[in-house]
Amino acid sequence: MKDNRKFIAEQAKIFKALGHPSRLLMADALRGGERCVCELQALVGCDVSTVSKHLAVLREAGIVAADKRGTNIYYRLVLACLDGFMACTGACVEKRIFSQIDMLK
Amino acid sequence: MKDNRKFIAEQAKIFKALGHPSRLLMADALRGGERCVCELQALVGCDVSTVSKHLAVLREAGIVAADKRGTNIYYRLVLACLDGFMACTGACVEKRIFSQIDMLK
DNA sequence: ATAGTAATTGGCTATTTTGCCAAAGAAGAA
DNA sequence: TTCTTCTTTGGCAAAATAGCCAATTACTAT
Repeated sequence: MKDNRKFIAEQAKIFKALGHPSRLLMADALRGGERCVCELQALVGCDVSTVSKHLAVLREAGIVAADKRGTNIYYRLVLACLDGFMACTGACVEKRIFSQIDMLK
Repeated sequence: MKDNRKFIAEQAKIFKALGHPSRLLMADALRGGERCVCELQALVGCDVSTVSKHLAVLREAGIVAADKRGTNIYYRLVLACLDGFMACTGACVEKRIFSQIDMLK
């Protein structure tokens, strides 16, 4: 691969999709198993249409996938490495909080 | 931790910072060692002021850190797990490309 | 068929982000 | 000092994003 710009731009789309509180909250929730849109809406607490659009962003980034069953649509996590992502960013955020506390001393 | 919304919102900021082609390109380049702003500008190819603002975003997210040495400012990677991130998203993008090729058959 | 529930889409405004130019800081060289 | 180089900041216009309501689609049940 002579120039990886295009490839990196594709990877950036995945991070961008995760880079919104509501979307990350939903993706994180799906680590615990599939959820219907109504459950995810209850979780994030904004309009269903907004939730639906956020889910479309996650879907288009390949982070989640949808299954229609009965009258509901169930979303499930596809991005297997989200566990690792959350562990890392979680550790980073904790580290930052501790260093902020140290700065007060 | 009763409610992890705030915590997840902090994690989302890290992903958001990585969610731009130029910023991810620069962060990825820093995996190979520190670079001055001028080198990063040559890499992304847009105005220095734009590069500087992107670097500020990465800094504020705790992804990179800056060292002034002589007349230059050198940026280095702080987010240790970026290697893992890039490996995962890279695999995802490749997988998607292959499945798109399969769909043409 | 009609009504009801679940989810998506269209359309709109408010907000945020992006990227350029011009100007300002900071630091070394002449 | 003054000049030059490297970097950041301010300010602006264009583009993208977020979130709401209303309308639509899709499916179930009566």
